[in-house]
Amino acid sequence: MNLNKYNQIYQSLSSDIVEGKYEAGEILPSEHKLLESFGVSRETVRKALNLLQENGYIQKMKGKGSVIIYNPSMNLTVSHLISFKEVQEQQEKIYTTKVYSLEKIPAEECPNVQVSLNLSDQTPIWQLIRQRLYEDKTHIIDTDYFMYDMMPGLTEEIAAGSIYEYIEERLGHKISYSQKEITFSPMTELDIELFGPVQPPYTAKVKSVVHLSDATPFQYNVSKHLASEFKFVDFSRRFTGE
Amino acid sequence: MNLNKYNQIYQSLSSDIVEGKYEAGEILPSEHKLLESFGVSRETVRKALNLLQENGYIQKMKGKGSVIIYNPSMNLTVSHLISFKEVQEQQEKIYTTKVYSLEKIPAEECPNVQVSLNLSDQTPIWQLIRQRLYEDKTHIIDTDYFMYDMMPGLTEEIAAGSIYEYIEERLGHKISYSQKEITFSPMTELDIELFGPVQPPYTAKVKSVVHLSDATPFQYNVSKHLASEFKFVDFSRRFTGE
DNA sequence: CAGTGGTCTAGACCACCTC
DNA sequence: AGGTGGTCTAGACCACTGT
Repeated sequence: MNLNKYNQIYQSLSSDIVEGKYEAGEILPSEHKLLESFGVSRETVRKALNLLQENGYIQKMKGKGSVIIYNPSMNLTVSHLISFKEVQEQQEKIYTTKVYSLEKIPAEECPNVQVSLNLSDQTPIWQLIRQRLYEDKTHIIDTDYFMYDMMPGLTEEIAAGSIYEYIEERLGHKISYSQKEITFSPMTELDIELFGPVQPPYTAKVKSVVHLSDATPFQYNVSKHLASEFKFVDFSRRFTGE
Repeated sequence: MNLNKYNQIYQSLSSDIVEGKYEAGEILPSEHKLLESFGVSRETVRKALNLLQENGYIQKMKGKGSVIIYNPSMNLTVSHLISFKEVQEQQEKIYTTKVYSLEKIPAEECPNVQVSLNLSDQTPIWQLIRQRLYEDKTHIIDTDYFMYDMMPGLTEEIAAGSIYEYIEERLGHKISYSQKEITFSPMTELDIELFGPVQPPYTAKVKSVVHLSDATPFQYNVSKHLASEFKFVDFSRRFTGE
């Protein structure tokens, strides 16, 4: 997959950087050298370099070149949309996923969800509650809502694995973008039941609405973390233009 | 400023969207129509459209067109690097800034800062602590560290206004990117002194290292918010490529 | 001055969607 | 078939950086 050239160049250069072939502070070969070695036009190299810059690998400087700014110590959760399973693989921490409940309910029971996913009262939706455990202790509680009609074949077994994998590979949908919201909120009774008695009785709550590439909102997710353990890392640029 | 064409087109289209000339769900004119009406080449229009997509205004769809996905209700703090003053202007909430302290100290007194800004022991740095007040109540405590040599003329008056404005307009530096980290932590004694006794005694701590466009780290900032009031909004895409 | 990245163009071919 | 966006090219001119 991803057969286009600039993506291949991006992959190639980003893995070189991650593997340490270039170190922070070094200058990447110039665009001219890169277009020669990859045998492509300049704009194609530039697309790859722009991706590297947007994702925090390099900083381009007019007249000088592209400096590597990637630092292995910076967590690579660059505020991108990745599934829990992917985060886990990056961090090499092994969590267990336990399905607490999977139910089919009418949309009207969750007004927030109904509004965000733009559904009528009686539209059936899945409500899925999962615990993420590390050494038998719950660290994250994930509550998801999906349109039932979009995935009538959902089972507890699938939910225990990667839902994203199921949606993208089995159902062939493309996940595209999301809006997240991070807040700090007091634990509910269910939170206390699943997390156990911890201090402070607060969670870091990450609410997100995930959209497919045709812009339909299809997932409403609430991910609650133990507040004391939560950390969100983000790489951002001042102006996307210029 | 920003004299290039694709930025002008981006500005033009994004303000049209924000002002409601196009509503969520509508389709933007096709690239062909846009290149005619703006009198530019296709790649130039496409650069503007890519900016709109990256910033969460539109979703492009092959074969169909560019759908407006911008929703005025979604907070426009799209995880970009903007100064406190800019956030304030967007939100139309009027905070007062009060300088609590401005001191020149050697870097070794703050090991975290020293490492992040890459300084030797004796390098002098500014330590600036500011309160952001709304109706006489402190809502945010900003602690900043800057290299002293980069801005020897810093005064409390300047610090009470916009430091970014000072750096960009007066000193002519370009602020480029930052790495943020959001955590929730118990209040320190200083926090309690400035925030007063609030429940829960926790803050949302946003730590960031800000870099100039030549990749030098120049600011270390810790922004503490009352946890119960904190909300971070983020727009993100799954793959930056494709 | 030569080398770097930034912008812009005109044209080509492709894949996708709708009619 | 005709319209849409996605990729790619070859070449041009500019602004910035170093020597």
